[in-house]
Amino acid sequence: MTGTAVTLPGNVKVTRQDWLDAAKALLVSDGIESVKILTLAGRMDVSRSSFYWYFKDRDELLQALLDEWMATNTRAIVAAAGAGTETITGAVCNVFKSFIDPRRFDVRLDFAIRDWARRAPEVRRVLDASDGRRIAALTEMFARFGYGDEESLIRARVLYYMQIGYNDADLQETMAERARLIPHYLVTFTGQQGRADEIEETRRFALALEGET
Amino acid sequence: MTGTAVTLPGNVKVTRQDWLDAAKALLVSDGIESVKILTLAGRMDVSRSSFYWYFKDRDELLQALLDEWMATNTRAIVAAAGAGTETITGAVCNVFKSFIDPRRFDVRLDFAIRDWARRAPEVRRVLDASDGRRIAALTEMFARFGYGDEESLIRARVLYYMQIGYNDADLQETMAERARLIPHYLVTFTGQQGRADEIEETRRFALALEGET
DNA sequence: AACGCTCTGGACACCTCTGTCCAGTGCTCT
DNA sequence: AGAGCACTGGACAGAGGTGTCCAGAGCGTT
Repeated sequence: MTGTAVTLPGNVKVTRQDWLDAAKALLVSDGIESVKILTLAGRMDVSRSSFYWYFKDRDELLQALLDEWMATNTRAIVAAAGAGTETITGAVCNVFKSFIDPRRFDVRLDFAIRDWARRAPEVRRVLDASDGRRIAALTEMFARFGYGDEESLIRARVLYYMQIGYNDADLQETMAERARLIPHYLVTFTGQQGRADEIEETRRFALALEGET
Repeated sequence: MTGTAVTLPGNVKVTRQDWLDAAKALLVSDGIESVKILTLAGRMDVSRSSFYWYFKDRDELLQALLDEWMATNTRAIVAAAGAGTETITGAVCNVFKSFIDPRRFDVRLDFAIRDWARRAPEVRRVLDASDGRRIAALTEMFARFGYGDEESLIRARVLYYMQIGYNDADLQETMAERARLIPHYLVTFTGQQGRADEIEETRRFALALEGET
């Protein structure tokens, strides 16, 4: 897929990173239980036993996958929640934007990890920690705009868990439809009307994204 | 587990329903991919091949499981959304109560089905239909209290998907904690303060439930 | 040009799960 | 008492996955 094949020294056909990339792709598209050494080897047209040169066993591969996710997953959303804005609705718009922007946040990977966590307690622990950091950032965001501590927590939860439930449901909504509904979401999440300029800016952002995909 | 063993005619050790019950228990606790004929047979202390007397193959068992769920899953929530109340906050309280009451709604089963749907397109279709009916009932609930069509839809989604995301996160909150936060949830979901009597009644209901478990 | 190092492929052993075949068991009914 | 029915257990075949062993294949170095 990437330019690995160009020229590798000696007899080498794939690198450790190639195994990781292929595993990640498979995790995202088919779930953790489909990440099989046999399948990966087949996709890369390499013998299965080559895998064991780079990894002790399947578990080591999965652990590496999890490590990679941990290093990058929470940044975007915490950054968005912390970004300075004039209004709470503008702040929620920022969070929304970070959720739909694939360059900043890989929803599908995040989702695949969430799925994996359901079956693997150690993954569950890592995910819970990430969720905690995200919810904390969102709670702090609401608090910054004058919501009480408890109300901030609840609004953070509603905002965040609703996003997860929405992804889980996998509605086949167009971006245009989603963008059109922004004002209603803002009212529900914050209890306030969004400013026209914020809404319009967010709408444009969403529609521009769709063009690229 | 149940009283099956009492006395069955002839050589019979288990019934078709026993297989189904055991399968359901395993589905709920360990996920669909753990529903293995081998495991079920082991648990019931019966030979594996006996299974094939009652079912053509594993798929038939899973289909039966899905049918059972379909027949009962959506009733409680649609009923709660449709129940007559004086206020929208009271209506949301009803929905909340139906969500936490295991006698009316089996969250864990619902969740297991949702999990299963991620890997099985035909299950996905069934689930989508159920979700659609539930969201429609909730949308209608908000509309009944004067919310606009689009706002009703969004509030229904936020209420429903937040619930799913919340379950997914599997916070280890006590019922007391959940009950304490009810007023904040009501404000966020409806934009209105809940009435003291509604809140108190719901709180009592929640705490009583915990006692039974 | 020969050696060594890194990496690969193929064979092998083993495990888990599915589904089939068939002989056999023990009530029930006549 | 004997036959029939409803159900069960054990043996077998086979698919698909994991991990190990080891004989190589080719560059890079000397």
